[in-house]
Amino acid sequence: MTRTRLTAAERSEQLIDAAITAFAKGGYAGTTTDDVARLAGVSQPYVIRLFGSKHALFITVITHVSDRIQQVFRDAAPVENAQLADLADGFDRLLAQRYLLPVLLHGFAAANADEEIGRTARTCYGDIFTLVRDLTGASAEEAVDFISKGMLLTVLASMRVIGPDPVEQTPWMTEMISSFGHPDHHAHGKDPAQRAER
Amino acid sequence: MTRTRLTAAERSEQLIDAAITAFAKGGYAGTTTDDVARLAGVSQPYVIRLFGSKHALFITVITHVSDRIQQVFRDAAPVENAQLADLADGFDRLLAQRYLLPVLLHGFAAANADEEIGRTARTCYGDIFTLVRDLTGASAEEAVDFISKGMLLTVLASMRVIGPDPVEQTPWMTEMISSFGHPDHHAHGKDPAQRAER
DNA sequence: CCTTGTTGTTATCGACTGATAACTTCGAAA
DNA sequence: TTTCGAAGTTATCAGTCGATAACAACAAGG
Repeated sequence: MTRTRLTAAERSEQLIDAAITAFAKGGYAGTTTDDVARLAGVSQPYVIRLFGSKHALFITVITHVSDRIQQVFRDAAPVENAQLADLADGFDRLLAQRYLLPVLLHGFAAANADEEIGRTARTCYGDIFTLVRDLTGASAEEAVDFISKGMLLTVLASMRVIGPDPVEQTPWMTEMISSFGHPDHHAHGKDPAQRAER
Repeated sequence: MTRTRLTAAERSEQLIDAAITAFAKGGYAGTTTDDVARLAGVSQPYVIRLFGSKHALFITVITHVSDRIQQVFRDAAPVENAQLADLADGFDRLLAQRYLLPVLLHGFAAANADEEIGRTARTCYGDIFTLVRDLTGASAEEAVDFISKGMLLTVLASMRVIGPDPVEQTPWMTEMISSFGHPDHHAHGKDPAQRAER
């Protein structure tokens, strides 16, 4: 019997992973608790029992995703007073995880509809911004520029312009992608080097 | 009698405005056709009859919003070969319209769930990016930087960090907001040579 | 006045969904 | 082996939603 019982903590963890996948696709309103349950191989009422409600599950997922993103940035800044360029490598790792950034985007978008989701989303966003500043000692302007680029990447990932299994590229996509990774030094002309992904 | 009959075209236009408001809050899945109908003061089945389906209405709304955004940018660029700084004023006008940018964000987020919505969202995004380049003659890097900032503003607007009726400001919000509006001219700043390069 | 096309409504349905309740099964300790 | 708390399921419901169908009301031309 491969089917073993897990503790509530283990099952919750597994359900959160399933929920990240599900919510990344459908968002809060567009995902059913049964979607999550099926992904994890349990029954739908059990999801409700472990998290109380779909709403509480979503809040948990958003917070969890934010924590994982912050951890990626910490790992990407090995030394004190790291540079923003070091953190930029973290984005590659975030994009490699197909569902992390899209689920966060859904959290931002859903902030409109629900006050508690809104508070959670704002807190997560502030935490990430603050972490970037603390890790690098970058100025507010530089950090905002960094976060802006991250936001663009997040949207592009949600639209599958970049990331695993992307759509067929159109001219503006290749142009936009190729001009990434040149944050400041566009002094030395155009350099169509293969900087598409790591 | 304030209640007058409208032509199908007029009613559709009015319904699109209502749908922008409704979809901006709930997104595609989180908004009912009855929400839209009530906002416009008509019955729910009539919405379906005019647009065919909720899905078709959403596609129409996204496209319409993209057109309006492009028009704002065109109006903000009075002369040929305008500068990006000119277009930046357009963002203020976009933010003043409480629902335009959030509804577009919902379109991007929903691109994951539906193939046709995805295609529409990508097309709209490419059109806006291309328009910015055409209006200003900016390099790809500059345009990407501009669009990135716009994406950040869109998310901040969705979370009501900026825009009409914002939430109570926390330190990271004020810091982030105050460091906007310095897109290029940080040459006369404190440490122009201390910039990290990739 | 009456006919006719368009605008708009009411009635209704089938499918879906989150949540509750009650029941069952496992596994480890006693 | 028996016990018992935790893990997990089936059954079910009350509310919701998009869509269809049938009907009604209005306005304008003949």
